[in-house]
Amino acid sequence: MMDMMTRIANLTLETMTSLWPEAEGLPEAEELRGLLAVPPDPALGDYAFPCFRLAKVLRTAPVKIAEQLCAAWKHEETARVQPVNGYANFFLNRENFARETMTEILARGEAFGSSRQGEGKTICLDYSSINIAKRFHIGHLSTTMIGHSLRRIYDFLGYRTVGINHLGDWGTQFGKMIYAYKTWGSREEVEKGGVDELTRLYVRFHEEAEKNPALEDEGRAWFKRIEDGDPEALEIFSWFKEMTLKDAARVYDLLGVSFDSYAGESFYVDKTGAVVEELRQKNLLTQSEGAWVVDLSEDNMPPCLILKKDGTTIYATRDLAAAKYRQDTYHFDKCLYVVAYQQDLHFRQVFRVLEKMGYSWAKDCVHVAFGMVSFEGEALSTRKGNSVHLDDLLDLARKKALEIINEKTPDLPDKENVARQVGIGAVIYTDLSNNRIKDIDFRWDRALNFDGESGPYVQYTHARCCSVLRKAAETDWPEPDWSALTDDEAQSLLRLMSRFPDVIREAAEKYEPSMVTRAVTDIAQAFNKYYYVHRILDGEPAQAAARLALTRATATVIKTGLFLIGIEAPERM
RNA sequence: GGUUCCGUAGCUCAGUAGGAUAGAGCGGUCGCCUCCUAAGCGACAGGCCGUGGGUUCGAAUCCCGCCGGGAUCACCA
Repeated sequence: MMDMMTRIANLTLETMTSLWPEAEGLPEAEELRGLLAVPPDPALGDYAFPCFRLAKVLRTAPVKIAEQLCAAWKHEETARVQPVNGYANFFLNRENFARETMTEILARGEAFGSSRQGEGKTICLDYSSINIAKRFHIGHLSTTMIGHSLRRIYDFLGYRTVGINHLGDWGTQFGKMIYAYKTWGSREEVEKGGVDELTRLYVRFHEEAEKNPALEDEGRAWFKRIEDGDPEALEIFSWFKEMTLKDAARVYDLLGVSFDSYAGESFYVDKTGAVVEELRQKNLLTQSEGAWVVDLSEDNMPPCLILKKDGTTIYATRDLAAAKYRQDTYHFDKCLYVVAYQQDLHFRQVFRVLEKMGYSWAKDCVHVAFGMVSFEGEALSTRKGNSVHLDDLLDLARKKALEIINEKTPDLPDKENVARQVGIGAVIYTDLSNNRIKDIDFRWDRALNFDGESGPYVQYTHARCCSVLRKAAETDWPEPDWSALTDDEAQSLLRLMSRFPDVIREAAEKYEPSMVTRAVTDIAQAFNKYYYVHRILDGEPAQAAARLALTRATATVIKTGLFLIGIEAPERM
């Protein structure tokens, strides 16, 4: 189905060329499409063409041009056209529009909005990327959910996606952790306390190290033992790692998130040597203050550190190795790094170094940056304990949802499960409702908001649709009479749904799941207005069948939209 | 200081490949369930779109300056 904008643009072009065959410098079809606008008030029309642009070319006042254009307009596509203040306003044939949109949505069902644009292309997504020995907290939610949602969006558009959890499982901090464990911890306590106990030990280390700086060396020594493959060090380290992943798995399960690869930093340790050698051979390495760096002064950036002065690698080195590995292994068309904006410079440096190494795919590496999370107005700090564990948050959200269910729909079957869907939906929705670059100040009252623009609101609308559909299932319905969908409320709902595929495309292009969140909210809002004004199942059966079809289409689109942002859509709540 | 991102209603934000009277939600006040789910719908109140210039028939949107805020600037990741 050619979209309406393009169709109107083509018709406008036809009318223009027949009106002014001699004129030069008229806009071409594509430019014309860009000029088309949507009037601020639907009463003015469905689409509008501003004629100001033509004034110079035609040496005529815009108001006159609009009048002539409308007078010459004779296409069935639109019900009528009307010149207003230099705009040519088009009114669609509402019944046609309803029929076409509905036919399309119902025919494609849950595939409505999907496409094959990504066929044969691969996208790597680096997201979540948790650190070993740390609890999963609200600071990890954005990277996890943005990455997860983008993945679903790209899958929906036909791409092959590779989800990578680039674990933070390498570095001196693990030496410190082992030292702390050996000194103040015990196996029993760690078994019992889990990752929280590890965090406690880590905090203890830093407190003690402030009094006694020699501990830093002890930490480094233990890390050296990990690097050298010392059995005891490795055993403890992999135990910590296993424990962390088990802890995280609970949260991932609740969120419905999964990965294709857990290749983290440690995975690339033995692959950095080749990168360093390559940089040396390509004459990109220079020595500076005892360390080896790639100079980026001509790019107006600080140098990219490759080897520290003690000769060991650093995260940039490992990221270079990882990028190369991903290209060699997956042959990605794009590699997305869903990482907080604090690391913007780091990624700009790494991508630039890849470019200097001669890799044309460097331009396909994208840092999908997102804003910082604070907690009730204060910076997050694991050490100070100023944060919220994600499983605590999800638990609370679930409980609150259950309370509301017990109060409003006590007879609901499968309450626990619905409470889980709704509670977690609320948390995810909050995370994906704003542009990703915005900072988020986590507040309990907002995260657990179930009214207004919220996950539960959208889910509720879906459940409401399903409720009507259930009731309607008792009856046999005739062919829909689409003339029943020509009212304002139905039309604005249809308009929103007809744009849904474009929204998904644009969300993918801009790496912006919030666009889907917003679209699905707008659709829910439009449906609720419709629902309030119109009785769906009453009246003439063919007309009721049309309203019912609209309800079905709404449920389908909302379900798809919620799925794309990682939220489930219960049929009752 | 360099780089970079951001300033729109009391709060959280949409709207930015220029278009007509700048939109939601939360919070506030007031309405709407003998009827398909009131986790809903509606009404009212609330704005020199940070600021000053420029480009344009037209600027929240594009360009420049300034003010305010965040992030970042090598041996952590």
